[in-house]
Amino acid sequence: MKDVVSACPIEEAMRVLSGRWPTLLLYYLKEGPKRFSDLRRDNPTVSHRMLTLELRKLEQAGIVRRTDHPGYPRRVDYDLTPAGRRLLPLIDALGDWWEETITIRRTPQPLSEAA
Amino acid sequence: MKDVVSACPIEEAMRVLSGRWPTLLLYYLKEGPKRFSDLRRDNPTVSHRMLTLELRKLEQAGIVRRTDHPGYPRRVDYDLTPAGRRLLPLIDALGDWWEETITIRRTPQPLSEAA
DNA sequence: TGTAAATTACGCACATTTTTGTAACCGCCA
DNA sequence: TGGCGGTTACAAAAATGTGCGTAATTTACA
Repeated sequence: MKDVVSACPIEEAMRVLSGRWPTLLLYYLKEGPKRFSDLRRDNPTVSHRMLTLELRKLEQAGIVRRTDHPGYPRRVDYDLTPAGRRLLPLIDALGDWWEETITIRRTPQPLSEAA
Repeated sequence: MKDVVSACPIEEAMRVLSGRWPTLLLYYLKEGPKRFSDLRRDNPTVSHRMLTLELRKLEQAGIVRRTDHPGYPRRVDYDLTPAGRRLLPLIDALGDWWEETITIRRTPQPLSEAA
């Protein structure tokens, strides 16, 4: 991800949210604070490296907050910041939109204008 | 992009919208039908190849409609399907969300819960 | 009384995979 | 000849996975 400076907020937002993991992590963090290993269990196909990288990215973007509790067994948890929580409805809306378009694709019908 | 089958609509939607170009193309197509060369002019940094690939992807996803008008100077144009148009407000909302979080980051303030 | 193992959340180096760019070529038309 | 809208082969760059190492502390065990 090149550090291209852009004036376009959509482009900036997509730089953070693009890819397979960011929205999925947000989705799981919706349930409340989670530990690193919880998130790996939630999504078994993410590698530990990717998970740290993505979490750092989300942290830097102000979407996720990382808390490192000192002590044993080591314990770090991640939860959504207010900004992250404000993002949730948008992500859900995206899911709804997709389901809608899928349904339409499955239902033979002329593509009519609904301007 | 591996052809992973997923039950999650958010993941599916992001498979189409991830990356630098999809949302930008949607943004420019908002203005109405555009030709290939128009889109290249709108966004001078997209390569010829990427533009075709991304347009094909959006077409397959049912977001963009390609129309090849036969005749004199060749003319192909792309415009949003109804599904694509339904996506526009979500993309705008994403831009707004980003501007909001940026503003917050610029305004020193305690991270308070706004559950 | 040691000491080795297990746990958690990583970091690092290296390898592989995927994405993207470059440049050349094509058919169509004027 | 030149522009439009591509495609294809090849190369560069970026993303992602793999496996090993680490710190701190408790437990297991001999």
